Amino acid sequence: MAIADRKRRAFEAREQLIIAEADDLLATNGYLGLNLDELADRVEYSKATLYHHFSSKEDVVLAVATHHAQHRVDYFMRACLHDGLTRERMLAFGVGDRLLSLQFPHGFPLYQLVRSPSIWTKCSDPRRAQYGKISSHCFELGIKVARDAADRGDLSEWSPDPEQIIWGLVSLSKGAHLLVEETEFEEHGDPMAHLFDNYDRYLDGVGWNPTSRDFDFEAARERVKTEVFGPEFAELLG
Amino acid sequence: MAIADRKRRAFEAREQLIIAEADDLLATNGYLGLNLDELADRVEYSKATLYHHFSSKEDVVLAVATHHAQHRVDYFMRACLHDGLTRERMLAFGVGDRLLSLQFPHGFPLYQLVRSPSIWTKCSDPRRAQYGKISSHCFELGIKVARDAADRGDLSEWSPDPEQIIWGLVSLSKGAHLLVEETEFEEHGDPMAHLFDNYDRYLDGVGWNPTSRDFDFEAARERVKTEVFGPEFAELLG
DNA sequence: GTATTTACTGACTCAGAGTCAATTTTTTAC
DNA sequence: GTAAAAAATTGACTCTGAGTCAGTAAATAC
Repeated sequence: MAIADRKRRAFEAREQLIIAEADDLLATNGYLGLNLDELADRVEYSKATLYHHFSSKEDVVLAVATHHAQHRVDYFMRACLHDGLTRERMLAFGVGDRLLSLQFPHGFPLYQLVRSPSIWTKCSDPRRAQYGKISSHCFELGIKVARDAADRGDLSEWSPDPEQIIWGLVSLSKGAHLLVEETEFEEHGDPMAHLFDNYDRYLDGVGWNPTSRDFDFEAARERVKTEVFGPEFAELLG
Repeated sequence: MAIADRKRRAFEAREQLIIAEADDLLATNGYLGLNLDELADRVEYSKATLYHHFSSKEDVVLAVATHHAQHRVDYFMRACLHDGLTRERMLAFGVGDRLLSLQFPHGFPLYQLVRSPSIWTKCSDPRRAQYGKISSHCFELGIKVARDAADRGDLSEWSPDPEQIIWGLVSLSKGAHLLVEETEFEEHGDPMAHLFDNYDRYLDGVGWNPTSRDFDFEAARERVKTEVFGPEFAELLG
């Protein structure tokens, strides 16, 4: 029915509005600074109306995190299409991840936050399921590239499973993003600065050919920046 | 003065009691389930008294996290003394880390929790400084082993800095501990199960000799379990 | 135009962190 | 030993902000 449809669209639009405002509040004031009375004021609806969309404050935060995670899926899908060796395609994931952290620096703390039990347990089931699905999707896109490498013979006979390789890469990324927050390590340099090199080393270690000593992955990354994420990097640096 | 000294000791003892009870509450009910009225009841002091020890609820949580982190320093110091190749010594850190996560499973979520801005910003400066110092200490113990490897010629001429190597290992650990919480990945196996292998692969990749294909690090880990963490593993396995 | 359903909200409750003036206990002074 | 002073402790309070709900307004159906 057309009327119900129009209503659904309006409802959906309002939800996006709420998410956008919440994102803004989270970016400027952090989780602590997110206050549902203020959010209600901003979107010009009552707080009770917010509760028609979200089951709790935490549910709002998860919705914002989900919104960011959708960008990630987009970037990783584009990385998957990158034309080149399987290792170059895998490396495009790393560039996409880094790009996200530059474009939306407050997004990463959110991923970590929503997974903490204090937040996660207060979110609605549908939203948790949706977030889980998006996370899995990202993961599976990575697996796909690793499997492709196995099929093409780019992996060695002593290489681990595709799954394990992706666990390793994801861990390196998550770990680095956690560590940049820990300010007392600043004197030891920037973990982010070494992240790309650590990806390379790890992939050398798992026997994904060619290795970083046979191939210029730094140049490959520059190619990804223009060929896969051209507009985004142009805007970022422009 | 003796009286002041006795008082200080009593104060310190009560603080430890509060931390122990808070740890227990956190282990059973999580951060959300930690309620200062209940905690005050448990330790048989008023809530106002708790505020003579801690600046906020978050400060209590940080104190508990610090308590756990002290175990970590102890374990890593013992790992440092392990008699063997530098890579075996480094690997002992990984075994210690794993042991901690088995003995105190709720400790790891705490490390992550206290670093989130929502918690961190509400903690007292002295406790933040203390926690930072302990974290740095752990980090530096790792660096020491990596430097030792460099001095002994166990690293290759193309190996990265000791700092970068430790960033990588810490990231792999932190990442794996984060990922086990993300239940939707269960079908892809247990990231913890691959953690040791990922350490090995990464260290192969950075050129730390001998590599896992020239040396049986699985056996080396068994040796660490008895020689470095004998009592703890004996108790753990019953 | 009226009845009915749906959408929205103002004014509330409630939990729990954090505070403080008053009280009790301990120490010091004589 | 006793009284004054200092330190430690707490019961009862405030205050914030998440979450609720009964009542009102708007949209739709007839």
